[in-house]
Amino acid sequence: MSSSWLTPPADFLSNMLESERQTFMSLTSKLHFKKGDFIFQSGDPGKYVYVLTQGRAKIIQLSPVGKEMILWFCLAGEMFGLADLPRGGKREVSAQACSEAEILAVKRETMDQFLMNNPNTAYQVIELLSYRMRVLGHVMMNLAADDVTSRIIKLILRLGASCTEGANEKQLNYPLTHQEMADMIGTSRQTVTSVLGQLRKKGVVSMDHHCIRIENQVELERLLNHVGNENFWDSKAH
Amino acid sequence: MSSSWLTPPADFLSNMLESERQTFMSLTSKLHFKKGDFIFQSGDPGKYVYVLTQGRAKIIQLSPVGKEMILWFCLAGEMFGLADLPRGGKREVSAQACSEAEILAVKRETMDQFLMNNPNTAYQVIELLSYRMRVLGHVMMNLAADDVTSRIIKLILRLGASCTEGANEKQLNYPLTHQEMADMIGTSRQTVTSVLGQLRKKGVVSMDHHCIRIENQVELERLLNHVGNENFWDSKAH
DNA sequence: TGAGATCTGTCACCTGGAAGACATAAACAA
DNA sequence: TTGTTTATGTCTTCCAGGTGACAGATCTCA
Repeated sequence: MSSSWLTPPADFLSNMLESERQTFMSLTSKLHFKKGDFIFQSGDPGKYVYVLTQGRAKIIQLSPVGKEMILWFCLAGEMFGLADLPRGGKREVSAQACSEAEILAVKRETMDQFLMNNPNTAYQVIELLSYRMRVLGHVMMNLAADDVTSRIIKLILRLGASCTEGANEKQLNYPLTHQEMADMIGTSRQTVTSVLGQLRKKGVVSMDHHCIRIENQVELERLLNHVGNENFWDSKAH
Repeated sequence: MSSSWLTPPADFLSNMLESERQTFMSLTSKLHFKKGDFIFQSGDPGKYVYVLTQGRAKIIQLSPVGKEMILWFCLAGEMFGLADLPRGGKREVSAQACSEAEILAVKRETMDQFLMNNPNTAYQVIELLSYRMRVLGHVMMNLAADDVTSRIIKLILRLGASCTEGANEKQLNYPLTHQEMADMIGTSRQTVTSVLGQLRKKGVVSMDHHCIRIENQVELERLLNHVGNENFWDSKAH
């Protein structure tokens, strides 16, 4: 599980050359959002591109029937709102603040212009999009081929990969509800509750005020290969 | 269903400026593949980026347990093999020729260099990746929220969108097996066979030597909203 | 400090569709 | 032509997990 595809590219802003960053910053205006606010919604004309400087946001794809799927979370430093915008079209997804958030906004045309003049940054954007594509590819595979237990375990491992604590024990520094997890892997809230309960019983994960804590990553990965075995859920860890 | 996200950006090569294209072509070498050949496979070091000039190829994500999911098909003119490559890592997906194919290959570093020097092309790459991301987003939503019948109908509409014939009747100009369709929407071959059978019975689609033909697009779209109704499958079209 | 509102935990019921099996039917090759 | 491979059509069996319902636990904010 030393999967390099899980590792996100470093911070968007800090990847810019110093000169570029200064120019870029001068093109942006700073916005503030409260928890739950939408930064943009599906159907909006989408005139801006954003960079999250403080807080956390989620990018949501919603189906015609109203069900929503969380495509990914944006953490501080990430750019978003560029790819979900077909040339001249409307937003395909929504972005919602998960906490107080501070966000830089740039006009789409300004951004395009900037990218044309700053190939280094354009290249960073390509890397970022590439990363997200890889993740989506895996999540899709996941969705199509794995049972719910595997999906949840993989989700936890995936989320854990972007936090840098100990290799065998780590805690996500942001809260997630069962509903949100369900929306990330296409299952129901109840099923998440129950599977998480079992993982907790096995002692591989725990929850601390809605923050997932991986107690034993090695064991968690090992479990992945044994889902579906006879009496899988009966045995304690080890 | 006049969805702009379905419309792929035009051909990669022809989107380049004339001068860029000449330079680009001089950096490539031409390769040939037979039907079924792998252009690259998951795990390869991935030293090249490719542009398909003739034929058709599929990009496949495979799961640890061997199940495969088709992420998308590449048609003539498309670039591929850039995003699936984490910096310094190995390929995450595989690419397989669906027919005789003629392909241009460029060394990854050469490509990176080229993009740095040709921001216009870099921008085209961003647009292409953006487009693919949007499609993946929809497919994921699809996968997570819709039943198999809806998934199949949407798949057919999606594929139909990139062919330019009449609005209400059109035929894909490449063959697809039921297995391939199943692999695109995460279902089983048998289910595809049966649903397609029913759609045919309703007269909205037909198959001509493995090529899907949409007989009545309007009705097909209308069906989408009625899947799951009482006696859905009993009634004839209209 | 108490009344919503929002989460979590559990259960029982029911169904979509995966999986296996097998009988054609095309496509291909020699 | 005939054997071989690859795709389609159909049926039956079975269970993972969606859904609804409800009881407690937490949170939040007047």
